[in-house]
Amino acid sequence: MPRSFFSRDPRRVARELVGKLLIRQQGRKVLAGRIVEVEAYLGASDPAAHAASGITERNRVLFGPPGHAYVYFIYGNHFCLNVSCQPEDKAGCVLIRALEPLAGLAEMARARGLPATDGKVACEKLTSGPSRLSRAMGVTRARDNGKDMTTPRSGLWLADDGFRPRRIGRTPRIGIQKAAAEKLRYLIAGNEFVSG
DNA sequence: ATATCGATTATCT
DNA sequence: GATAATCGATATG
Repeated sequence: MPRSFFSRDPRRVARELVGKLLIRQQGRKVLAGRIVEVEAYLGASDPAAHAASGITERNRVLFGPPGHAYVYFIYGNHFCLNVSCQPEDKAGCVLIRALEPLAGLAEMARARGLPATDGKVACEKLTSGPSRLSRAMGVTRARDNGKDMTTPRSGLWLADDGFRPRRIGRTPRIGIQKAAAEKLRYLIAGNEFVSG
């Protein structure tokens, strides 16, 4: 996806990111999944956003150019992956919450510590949830924070394979305290890999 | 099927 | 010193 795609209102980016691909490549190994659930965070004006209280060491990627990975650590265990969007001063982003795994399922299961059986693994548990998908894709803050997600050269990027979701649903965001009523969670309606 | 709870630590106040 | 954009385990109907 080109930089211009991310240089827009996070709500717009979020809605259009649903159905796109998240791809990780390291050496010969390729992991890929279709994005089936995201949330928009609106930046300085959004009380629920990490950018709300201004720039810090943790969130500084949000105040940089659009299309870059913002990875944060939470609850003592978990990493979550966002992509920065909008012009820098707005500091918006989109949280990637769930994938439909497409390539590298065995590798993902291994990364998740799930029984890497042949054929059908516990698929729905693999990449449904922001920390689960980060774990499955090997995303960490140390490795990936700040990466440019508009180019394969970063090894972690977003792509359009032409797929268009039949219907996109919208609900309130999950797990937040402030601005909890805003419907800023976007998902493929009826998709079995959506979390929650 | 839904509800509740503990884990565990970087980050911010 | 308190908190957190979660997960997995356990308990209960």
